[in-house]
Amino acid sequence: MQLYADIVLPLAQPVYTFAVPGGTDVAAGQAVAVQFGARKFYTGIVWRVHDRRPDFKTVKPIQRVLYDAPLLSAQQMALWEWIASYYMCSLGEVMRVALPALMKPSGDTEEEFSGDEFRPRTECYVSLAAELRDEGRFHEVCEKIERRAPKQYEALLELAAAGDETRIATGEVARRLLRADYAVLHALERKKYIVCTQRERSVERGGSAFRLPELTAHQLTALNALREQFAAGKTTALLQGVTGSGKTEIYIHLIAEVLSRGGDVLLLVPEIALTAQLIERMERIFGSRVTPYHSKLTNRRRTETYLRLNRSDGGEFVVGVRSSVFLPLKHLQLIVVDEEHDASYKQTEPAPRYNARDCAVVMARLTGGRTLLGSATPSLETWLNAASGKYGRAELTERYGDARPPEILVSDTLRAARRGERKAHFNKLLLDRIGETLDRGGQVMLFQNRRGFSPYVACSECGWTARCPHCNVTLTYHKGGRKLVCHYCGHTEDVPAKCPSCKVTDVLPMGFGTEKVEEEISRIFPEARVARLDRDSVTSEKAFSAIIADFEARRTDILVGTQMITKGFDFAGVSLVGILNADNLLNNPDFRAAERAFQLMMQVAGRAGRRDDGGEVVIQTSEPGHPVIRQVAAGDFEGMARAQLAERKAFFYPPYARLTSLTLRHRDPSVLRNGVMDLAARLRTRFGRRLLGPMTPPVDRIRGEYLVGLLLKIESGASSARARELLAAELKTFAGNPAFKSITVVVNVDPQ
DNA sequence: AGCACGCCGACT
DNA sequence: GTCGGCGTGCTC
Repeated sequence: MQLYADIVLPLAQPVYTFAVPGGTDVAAGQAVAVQFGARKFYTGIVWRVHDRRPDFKTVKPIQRVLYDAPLLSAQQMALWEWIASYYMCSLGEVMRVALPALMKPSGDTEEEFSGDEFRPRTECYVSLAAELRDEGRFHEVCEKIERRAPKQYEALLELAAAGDETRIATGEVARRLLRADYAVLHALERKKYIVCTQRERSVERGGSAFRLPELTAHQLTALNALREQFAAGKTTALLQGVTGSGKTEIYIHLIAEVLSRGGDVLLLVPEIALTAQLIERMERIFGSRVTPYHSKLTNRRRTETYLRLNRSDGGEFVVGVRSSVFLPLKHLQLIVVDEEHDASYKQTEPAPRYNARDCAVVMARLTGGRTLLGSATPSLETWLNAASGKYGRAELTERYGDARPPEILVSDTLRAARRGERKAHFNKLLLDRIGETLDRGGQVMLFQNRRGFSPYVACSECGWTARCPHCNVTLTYHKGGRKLVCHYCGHTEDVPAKCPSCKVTDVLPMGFGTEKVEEEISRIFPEARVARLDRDSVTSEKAFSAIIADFEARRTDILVGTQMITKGFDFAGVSLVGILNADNLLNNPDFRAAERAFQLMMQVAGRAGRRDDGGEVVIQTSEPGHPVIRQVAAGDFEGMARAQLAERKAFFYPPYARLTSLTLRHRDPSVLRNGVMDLAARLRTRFGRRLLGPMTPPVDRIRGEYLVGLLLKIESGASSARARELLAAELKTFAGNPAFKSITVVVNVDPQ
């Protein structure tokens, strides 16, 4: 009987049906090579094999099967399907993020495809010829070549010794373990004294004994609570612990338990900056058992990791960023999501716009495993789930050891300015504290949120500001090179010598970012060694490590930085942290602004005095009475959570509603307007007041295209599956309308 | 995502 | 008169 296979291709397209050639065995989850279109070869994933003949004329055959085993398990396929349906994207788009690039060869010809295919690295192994295993014969040969070919003689002795020592059954030794070079070994091979074989480079992980940290009484209580709740059937639990309370030690114990019974563990971390430190920490405990997975790995390494895990029989421990939820862990029993509130778990561009934290919860349910969500400042979604009993929970309220929580001082910027106690962007209180800290030999971190407060240039005479010609934003001023850069499209231009509008005066840099802070603080404290950590100063992984290493080794006194400095670094010497402008955190026009501001400030504050007893935090703000400022000063997470939840409930925002944002894009503003009015009207007949908009986004033009938004709010009790169904149907109708066909619609489910 | 097909501006 | 711009539609 002729069989057909529905195949997922790495495109924003539905599955396509290919014919299975007779004699070819294909199963769901397998990777295959197919020809798609007139001249294009792609890697596809077999989704379903069936015998229903499709009703189009040409059904192309599968070219061949790739890899010896399926790349996806049934659970992984179920996860892909969940993501495609929940985030409203194609399986092909999931495929693009889920599989490392090298695993998906493509090309214009079959040769090009083959050339693109992953080939495992091989290594040369050498062993003594069978004949020389006989001791007598071995000595005979040695004597024969000792004089005439001393190098070969040495190599032969070394090989015999190494083979013996490593006790490899065949006496095989990797070439890199010998000092002999290729020429010598070739000669020996020609004389048939040794045998050389090419073998796949082994990337087997180690499996040494774990060295588990001792737990405090508080940690033990939390660990036992989690164990009990997991055992009682809770699939997901929240571990809420203030900075420095030792959540990691609890992770370690849970991870060790799973590994020692042969299960797999996935530890998700927000992004690369944090990964390095945590991987090191885990390697100190679990040795070479740890498998890292992040974007800084080479493509080859990622592919090797995927394929190795795919063959593994359990006991794997992966530490990785969001895309690690797609790794083939066949015995997945535990997923730990560290800093679960972190926005970087959500991918916003391109599709699939998935949240790895939520995917982790789904994946653990699919494999019968457990998910542990850890954070000092959980997202309100998670916190409510734990408070309502849907998730299990455990808490750590005390800092590890004798470390006291930092003392938080709120400094009123307006009052300081009125009294003349403000120099540059610093209030006297902060400057005094910096001076004292430096005198004591302590280190200082200064946090300046660059986002939403970028430096720009303006004319002091007429108020003209430099704007991007393609995007509706002001250009950002970069002092290095005196350039103006658009952060949306990358457009770059020189700072004009005279104001282009009134042609009278110079344009002046306005606003301030980390660069400016660095400059000012160096001027005020000329003795201090100042460094800066932000996207501009971190040009490479190396530059990043160097800045961190210098600060860690106290070769720097003051570190100025953006969000980057807040991410989990553990610097012993930091006793003072300054938040230069809390206002721009509080005043974001976003329903999550207060939650975000609290999380960020707590995280920054947590950098102070992690090991020293008691650090200090100075928050500069013009609204010292703002509820969030008070909650931060009091370290009152629950107060913030309750206040914010009350507001969210009143205005129907998450976690009391699920949001889906729609962004429409077109170069012609009138076409766009007509389109969005049409779509909004249609959606309103379905969703009524649950649809908000059309609304103009903060940046309403990018790369020459105009943007407009719609927002769908579905209350938590309602069926979100039904809502997605209705939405998908309306979007299909809309896309089929010839008047609006050229409008791009971006759907973002659970936007951050 | 590619790529081919198809209808309007500046060139040999 | 063509070469080529990118708008539109299709790929099993």
